[in-house]
Amino acid sequence: MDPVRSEFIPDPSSSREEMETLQRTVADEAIFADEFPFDPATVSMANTLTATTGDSPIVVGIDQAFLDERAVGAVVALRDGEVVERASAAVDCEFPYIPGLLSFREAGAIVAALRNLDAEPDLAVFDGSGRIHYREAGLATHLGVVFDLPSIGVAKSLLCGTPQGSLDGRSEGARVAIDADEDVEGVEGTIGYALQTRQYDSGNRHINPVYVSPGHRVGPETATDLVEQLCDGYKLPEPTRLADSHAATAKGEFGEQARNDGS
DNA sequence: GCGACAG
DNA sequence: ATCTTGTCGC
Repeated sequence: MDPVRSEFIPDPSSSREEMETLQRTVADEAIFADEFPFDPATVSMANTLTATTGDSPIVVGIDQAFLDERAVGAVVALRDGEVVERASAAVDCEFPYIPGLLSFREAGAIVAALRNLDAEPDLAVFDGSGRIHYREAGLATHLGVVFDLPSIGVAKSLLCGTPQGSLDGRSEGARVAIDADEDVEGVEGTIGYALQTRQYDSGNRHINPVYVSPGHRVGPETATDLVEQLCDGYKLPEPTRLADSHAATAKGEFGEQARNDGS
């Protein structure tokens, strides 16, 4: 697939001021409410070949891996829990990791990988934040707008915002609203949810929740519902887990390729 | 100056 | 994210 708003593709060579301005522009373009054509109830990991009437939405999981000075973007497309396509791409790293500016480091490889994808996704699940961001323009939001694709951000830790309740030891399925705080520019109210996707039945140790936030064209509640539906016994949703492992194998292949070219 | 900080 | 063995607890 190709970008719809290529003028918004993060440019690693721009100034920090320009980067932040672009993020505010992207946030203005983003829609943090349900505005997509498919029925969210039809998104699942159950590939019940019989129960499904018509076409289920295609969900893509997107993740990254790094190799020396290169970033590897990986995409795995799923329909009813079945992998229908995988794509990847490696590009040179042109920008360091800076909290709040992750898109400028990772977007290049992700855009390249998505360009290599033949399938036409209905929903994208990113590894990182969406609206839970200083300028409401985390990776999931930024790329969701660039491709005008409904998207969701799933992060393993919280960038900003304040949980409206205790997060530790919650039982499976529990969700705690994350509200905007002074770190989030010009916003108030719920910008995402901490979702307990998995929990030990009992014992001393507990599992941390994941932080779900709207990327583009999805509201916080639906985004959380969708992530829950995409989980299958593990802390992270399947699209993310599959993209993660695909990124690892792709990294190995690109590394091997580089090794051959150099000797 | 100190603390916080997606991947 | 990445460098890494064993190990404690589900």
